[in-house]
Amino acid sequence: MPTESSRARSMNETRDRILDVALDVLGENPDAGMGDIATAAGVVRRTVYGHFPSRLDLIRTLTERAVTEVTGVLTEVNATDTAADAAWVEFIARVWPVAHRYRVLLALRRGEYGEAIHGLLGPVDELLADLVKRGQDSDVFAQHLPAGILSQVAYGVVFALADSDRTNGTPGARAATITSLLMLGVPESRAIALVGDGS
Amino acid sequence: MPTESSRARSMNETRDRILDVALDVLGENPDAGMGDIATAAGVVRRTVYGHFPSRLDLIRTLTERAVTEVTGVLTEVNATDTAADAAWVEFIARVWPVAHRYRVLLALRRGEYGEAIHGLLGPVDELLADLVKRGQDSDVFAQHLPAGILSQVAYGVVFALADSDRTNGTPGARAATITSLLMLGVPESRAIALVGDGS
DNA sequence: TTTTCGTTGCACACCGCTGTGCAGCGTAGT
DNA sequence: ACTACGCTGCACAGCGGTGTGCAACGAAAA
Repeated sequence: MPTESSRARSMNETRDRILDVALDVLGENPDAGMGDIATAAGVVRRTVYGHFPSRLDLIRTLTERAVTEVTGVLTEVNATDTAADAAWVEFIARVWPVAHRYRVLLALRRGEYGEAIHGLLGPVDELLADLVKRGQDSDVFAQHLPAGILSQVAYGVVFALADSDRTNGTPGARAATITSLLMLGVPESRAIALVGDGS
Repeated sequence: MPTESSRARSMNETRDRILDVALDVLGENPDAGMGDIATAAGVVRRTVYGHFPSRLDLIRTLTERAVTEVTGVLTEVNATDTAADAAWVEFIARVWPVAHRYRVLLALRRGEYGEAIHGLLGPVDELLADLVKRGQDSDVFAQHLPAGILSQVAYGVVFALADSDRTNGTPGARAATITSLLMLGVPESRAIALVGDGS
């Protein structure tokens, strides 16, 4: 039976706290070191290495978490038989807080760990491309770009706006959703109808 | 008169070669060191420091170059009395090769030199926001986002597509222009008319 | 009580990059 | 011929981050 001893529980707590804090710290500054993360988690650097043998392990674990959460939302949304644009709106709405939390991964995709992250993010990219492809095939989305690239750019914009939401609170999820719909080729009137007129 | 001695000329040549090569190398890998740049320029690391006292100086010079080129195009385009969307199309067309060359600056905006670059890029941001604002005021562009943010995101996408043009030759300038027009709120039919139907 | 073990605090080696100093070399300018 | 000077090649110090080793502490487990 999966009954945890008190020791194991407190170990998982610190481990989880490190992961959570790492997301914050790295979100603030992607170049933050293990020391910064440790301090922010109220722990010594050595302890972090006790849980994650290397920095790459930490990043990888973070990425795996993100992939799990996003694919969860994405498969659910993709399973429905609603129109592709409506599915996209629902996806953005549900993934928004997640995207905001894991925004650091977008920055980390370039440089050192880019390859590892990119590899793990593969499933997400595929599901996303599938959704966009479906929209293109049903003439809901425009076809000025291949589905693979269009999906990347569109959710890249959503991430970017989720990111700028940190410094500059102006845009918000609604504006980001509209923007992504527009670049997917959805007419403005339809886009506004989909996200609600803001009332 | 600005007649250069042979020595001064060859000095400027190496200096320019370093700058050009730095753009290539950093474009390939924004974390490349002074050593990589020097080697690629067929020069010793020490020589690079002879021309640019610090890495920051190099980056700054690169940025200044970019700002000069982009503002040149942007002011010309902005000066015309054409519609904002047509002006945008012309801007992208003319700035495309430049954006592709200086794509590294977008990556370098996050991290260490971000502040310096951001400062130098100020004028560009302003001119860009002006153009978008003009479009919004004349109901050519949508207003789901404030001009400052919308302009940033739109030309961010153009840069990103110019970047992906390196690995993946598919999109091209035309597709990037259409995408940016769409997210600016220009209807698809109008966008296609503006960039030409590809014939 | 005795053992186990996560955590601590320190030590250390290693690495890569930045920036500097300096002697020497070759060539363009005088 | 002599000087000036950009480039070279090397050495060196410094910095900041990573990853490891180890003795010691304290609390949960046996």
